[in-house]
Amino acid sequence: MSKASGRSGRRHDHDGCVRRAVSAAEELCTRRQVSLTPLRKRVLEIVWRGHEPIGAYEILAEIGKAREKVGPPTVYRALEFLQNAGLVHRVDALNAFVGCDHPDEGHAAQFLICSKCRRVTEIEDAGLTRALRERASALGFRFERGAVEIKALCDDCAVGV
Amino acid sequence: MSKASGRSGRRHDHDGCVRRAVSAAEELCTRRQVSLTPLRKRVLEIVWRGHEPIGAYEILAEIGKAREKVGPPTVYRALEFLQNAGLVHRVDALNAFVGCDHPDEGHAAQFLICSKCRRVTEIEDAGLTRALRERASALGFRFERGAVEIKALCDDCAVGV
DNA sequence: CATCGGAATGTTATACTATTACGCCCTTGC
DNA sequence: GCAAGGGCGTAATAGTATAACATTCCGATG
Repeated sequence: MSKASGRSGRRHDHDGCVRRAVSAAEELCTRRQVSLTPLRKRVLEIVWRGHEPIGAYEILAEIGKAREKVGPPTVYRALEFLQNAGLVHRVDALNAFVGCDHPDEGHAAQFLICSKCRRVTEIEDAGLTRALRERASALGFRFERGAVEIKALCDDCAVGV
Repeated sequence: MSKASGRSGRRHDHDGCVRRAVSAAEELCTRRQVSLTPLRKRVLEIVWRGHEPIGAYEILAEIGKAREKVGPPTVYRALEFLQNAGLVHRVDALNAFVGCDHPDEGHAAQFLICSKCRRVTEIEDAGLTRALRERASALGFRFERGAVEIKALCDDCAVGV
């Protein structure tokens, strides 16, 4: 299952993207008085560098290229920190992690995932967020820092079906 | 992570529940000319017996109690069949499986999952389904046999936060 | 200065989840 | 009979995640 990072046509300034995410993270961590250590920052960069969800062991390999090898717990701990800070989401359907644009409260990440080819698209839909929030709260759930994964068939995969 | 199957107060006729699910499955498989073998039926029963999502290896253990031991592939194959038939959903957030009430097309299972304690509640919300379907189709996704997982904090876990 | 304590990371081993690859048996249709 | 395919058994292994313990660093405190 290789990452088809060239799949989408849109090319954007990815370095800028990463830099922006990291400096926002630095600002946020300073404000909250938690420390964005070099390791954590490195993991955040790696997560942002590809625009697609990335597996923990891929991150591990990436770090291993430049540093002494580290073990899985090191990466998982960094990811846990980043998730708690709202800087990263875990995509359960892919066992993978992806950067979050809006580490601020009240945002719910929404992912559309093709059940067949695993392609992922992020949604940003206020109406949907509102609907989900209402429904959730009616059932005794609070939605801060929530995440939604929607599994469906993408058009490409639906062709011959 | 043990299954707190006694958590919810509501007691209902579970045997009846299982029986109904199985006979609906039989009917469906006959109609579609696929075979609900004894093993597959057994897995389906086990999935339905607890009302909560159950892990593949738990199913494995359950089968092992009554039969000669079988290996993981046996269980995963049965689960794959049941998923394709729409009789079972996989809950990615839990690496677990749960029976589906509506194996018919067009239904989208929706699960609310507490990010902290992993408690699960199934939602049935036509409006939400419609909103999701619209949004998905606008982005090139078809929603048949879809599933939605919503991760949020349940009230119990939100108390001290 | 000494040292205590906590946070972060390193290290080893292991648990848990899932799949690959191969072989057997049985049924169905020729 | 026997070829073909479906379903299952079995062994090995891949992929994902965590437990448990050791180490290092650094700031606070006496």
